[in-house]
Amino acid sequence: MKLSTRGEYALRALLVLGRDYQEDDSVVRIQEISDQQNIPKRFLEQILNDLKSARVVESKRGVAGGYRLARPPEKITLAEVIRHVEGALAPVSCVSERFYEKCSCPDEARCAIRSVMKEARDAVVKVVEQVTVAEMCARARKLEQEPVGAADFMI
Amino acid sequence: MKLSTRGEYALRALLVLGRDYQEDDSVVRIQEISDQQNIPKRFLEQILNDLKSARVVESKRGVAGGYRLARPPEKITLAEVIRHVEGALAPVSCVSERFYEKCSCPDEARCAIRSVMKEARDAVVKVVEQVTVAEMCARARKLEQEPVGAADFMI
DNA sequence: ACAATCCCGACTTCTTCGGGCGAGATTTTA
DNA sequence: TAAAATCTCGCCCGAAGAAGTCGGGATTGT
Repeated sequence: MKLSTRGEYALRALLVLGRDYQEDDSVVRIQEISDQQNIPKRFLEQILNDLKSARVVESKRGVAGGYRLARPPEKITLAEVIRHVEGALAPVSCVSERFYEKCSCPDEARCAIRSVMKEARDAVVKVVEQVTVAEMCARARKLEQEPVGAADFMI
Repeated sequence: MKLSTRGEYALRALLVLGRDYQEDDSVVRIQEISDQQNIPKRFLEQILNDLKSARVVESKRGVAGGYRLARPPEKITLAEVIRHVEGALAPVSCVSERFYEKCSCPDEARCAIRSVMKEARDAVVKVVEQVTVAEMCARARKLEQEPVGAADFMI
């Protein structure tokens, strides 16, 4: 039930890009992201490239190059991102909408485990499909303003 | 965000044991479970042993030996089982209650990703903590009674 | 031209997953 | 008491994936 490091890094990178997002085509250097979020640069490169193929970010090459969101942050959901870098959100693939695979149980339509897992899937999908990069950035801003201890109460 | 084969097998085995559960100490042979659920016997052995150490099942040795639930099926939640065989339910360990690990982000209390992941965690925990083995068996019985196609509407 | 930056694929290293195997302990039954 | 069925325990294994690393190439601004 876990997010890989890769997935976490992807979200962290998008948090940075979301914060710096502007309508003009200003970009953020990969080094900058790597520094801010403490992510191995070479690894981050791969991840951003991957996000590029999903049209979540876009890049500019050359000396003043870097990355930026390919769309406004309100238009990028965490579900989309996680699905692309991690695959299915469902705990078992036989309840996944876009990564469906038949499982080995004798009768899928009457599998009780499947019915529970479907609920679990829906629960998590509901969360990550609702939250956009913009929302995540808003939370970050809010959390930064608060005094240190206070944050724990609202999580 | 996925359950391993191991975890799925564990649930499937408990489904069988739950269905056959009686107050007296009747047991189910491992071979029986393996056949019903189509799980490699040797592998299932490991898994049941593991569940035994969690006091979810208990065993009887010898010629009329086998496994049974260590408690009534209403007293075993899926959360407990999954936590034992898979580890944390949380998508990142920094939001896990019982498998907490510090993550690499600079300020955990103010991490926006963390706050989202916490919501996701709570959502899935709510599901699997509510559902017991008994409930799962009840669903199985219900699904078995229904006509084939109908099941999909209620999932 | 040159330096900074992204681009891309191959490679490595480590761990985990999904099992298999053999030998031993325990219990029932003939 | 011997045999047979069953669980017990630990070691081993191959394949796959995770988390990076690396080298070199392509672009672009100055």
